[in-house]
Amino acid sequence: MKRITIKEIAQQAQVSVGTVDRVLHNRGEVAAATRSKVLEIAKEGNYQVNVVARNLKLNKVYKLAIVIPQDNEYWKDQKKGMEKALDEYSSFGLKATFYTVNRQVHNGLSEAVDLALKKEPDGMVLAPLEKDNFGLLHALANKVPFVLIDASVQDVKPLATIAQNSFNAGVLAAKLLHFGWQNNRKAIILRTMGTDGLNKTIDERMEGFKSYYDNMGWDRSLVVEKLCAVEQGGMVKPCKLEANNLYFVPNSRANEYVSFFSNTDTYRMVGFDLTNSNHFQLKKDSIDFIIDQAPEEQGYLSIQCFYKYWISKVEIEPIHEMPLQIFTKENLQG
Amino acid sequence: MKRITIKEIAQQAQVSVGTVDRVLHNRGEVAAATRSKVLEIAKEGNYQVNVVARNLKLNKVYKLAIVIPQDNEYWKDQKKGMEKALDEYSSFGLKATFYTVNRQVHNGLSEAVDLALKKEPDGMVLAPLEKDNFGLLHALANKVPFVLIDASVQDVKPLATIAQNSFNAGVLAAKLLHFGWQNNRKAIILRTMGTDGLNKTIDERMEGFKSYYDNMGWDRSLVVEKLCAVEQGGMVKPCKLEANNLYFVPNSRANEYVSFFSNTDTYRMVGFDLTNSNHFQLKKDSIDFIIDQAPEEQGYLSIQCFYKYWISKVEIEPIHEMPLQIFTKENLQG
DNA sequence: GAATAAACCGTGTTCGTTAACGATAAGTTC
DNA sequence: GAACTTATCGTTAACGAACACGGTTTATTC
Repeated sequence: MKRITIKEIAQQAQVSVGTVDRVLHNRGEVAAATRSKVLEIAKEGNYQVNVVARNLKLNKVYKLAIVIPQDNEYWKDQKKGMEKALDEYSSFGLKATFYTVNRQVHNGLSEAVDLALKKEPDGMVLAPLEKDNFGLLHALANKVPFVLIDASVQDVKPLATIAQNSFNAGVLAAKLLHFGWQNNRKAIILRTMGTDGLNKTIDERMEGFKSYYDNMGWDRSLVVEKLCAVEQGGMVKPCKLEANNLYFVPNSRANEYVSFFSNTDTYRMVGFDLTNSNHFQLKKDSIDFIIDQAPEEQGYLSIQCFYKYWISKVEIEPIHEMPLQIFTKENLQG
Repeated sequence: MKRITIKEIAQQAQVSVGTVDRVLHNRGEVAAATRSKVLEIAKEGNYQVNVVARNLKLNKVYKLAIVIPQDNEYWKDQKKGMEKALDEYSSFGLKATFYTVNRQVHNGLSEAVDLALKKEPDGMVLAPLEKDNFGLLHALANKVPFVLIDASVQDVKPLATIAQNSFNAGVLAAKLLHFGWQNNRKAIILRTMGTDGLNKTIDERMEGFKSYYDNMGWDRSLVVEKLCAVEQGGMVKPCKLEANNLYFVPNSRANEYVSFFSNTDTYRMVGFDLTNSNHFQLKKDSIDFIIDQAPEEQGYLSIQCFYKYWISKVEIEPIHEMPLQIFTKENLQG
């Protein structure tokens, strides 16, 4: 359908574009009769703002602050998606600055946010990885519009939340781990010492995992948690893993545990995040399933939110639940 | 990084914007010295065209012809994604007309394409569902840029192809069907009489499925094809299905077969496309896995291709292989 | 040396929208 | 009736890029 312009509206209504603009933007100072006449013609002619013209005129620069952890592979992919979007939208004046969160300290996120706020950004993208971020985010809400990625926070109203449902992810992991096998098999959750403890996503996945047993009427004592140490190099310290069992790795390190088995061992393992290492082990069939969070897409979407909010002024889905993407040897790409 | 404008380039180079424009667009008529000076400053200042300004000036209308089958659920979702994109890009002058392919006749696609071409579109999106479309598409290539969705065609160079690898999808189906069970179980491919025969995607899925047996060193005779009739209403005609077997439904009708089992039967079933009916049966655990093609996203991406091609003039990935998305009871949304 | 061609470059307009700035007329106050 | 206020509306200059058009040099030809 053809779209009318304000110039055409002005002609038809016998007024100037200035008046049409005042009507369309409720800037007041317009006689009721004129107003309704303009609105009538606008509706008749299917008027929609020309996003291109508006943004050329406004020619604004929107400063975005992006607050994410230091680069592991997952966050590199997130960043990659963001940069792709930023590049695509660069003509619209979207500019971003990245701020790094130190995950080793308790208030790492808070510190990074404070630093970012000093530059007075127009918007913020951040990942609420730690627990108890309600206060921080509640305070933030009055200062700047923000988008949450990777995890959600209760009772906070961001522009949008882009994340997976970690609880459901845990449930899914349990299903995949047990699928087709007898039910009374022992399942072992492999946790990693250190940052895992601060990360609520891991907790939620484990809760979901265990809830599967409740729903199936199985005994929760079938599930055992094993906490593994980390060596100097950052890799998991070798330990003994029993064959014929089910292994659930609620973080992205499934690939590190694979080498602790001998070649003849049979086991089943489900992990998270399609990192290169996990990809490699999946391809070798050493990991059975990986549940991926599509980090690159998350990153892209987070920036797109602000494009929609500032530029195209389209409605934003407040909660974008990322699908629980299942990968196995046969549906890897590349 | 800040971006310089042609006006600023003109100032710095002591020439007019007209000259700068001639240099940047290789429109000739510029002295070599001036030319290199302008290019120097442009590079220095990180010049990139302002997409917004360019398209406002050009103010073109791009006519897109979209040629897809009549609305079943899968194509409705494709269309939904397209319309979302068309809406988003409407300010940039993207307009589309939909043309319906009659799948009942052999040259349905060709007829629809001819009809579409009469309106002299600037681009085309089409789904090469039938076999042997090489001639049609080869001829089309000289007339108008086009994007293929849902399936690919060998030796044809579209702007982009957006589709799943159906062969791999079949392989994945076989894996999921056998996962965790003993290997010597009989597998039954449930085919539907009628349109399936014309659809190459179905064939490719079946080939992939069978190739899994070869790769595993299993006997192909474990796989049996069963061709099922369709009733007046369009639903599959009830037939007897054996319990304790594996069922592969290479089209989207898995849900229709479910009712042919009794409540006490155990079986495993893998099908395609997360339609409402399949969603329902997955939720009831009557289907084990559905491999989805993300039709809405495919539709969205097909339109986005032309936005990239005409408007933002960004490079286009010539082959966009849609991920093989696995759905099971536990990762359904909504 | 005058005419003509060729090479080179600036000007002006356009796209649709925004919003500051005036302009006008009618009404109000002393 | 002079001085203001208020309500209402028009005018205009951007924003950055594209390109037609015309203008000004320089080179070439007879």
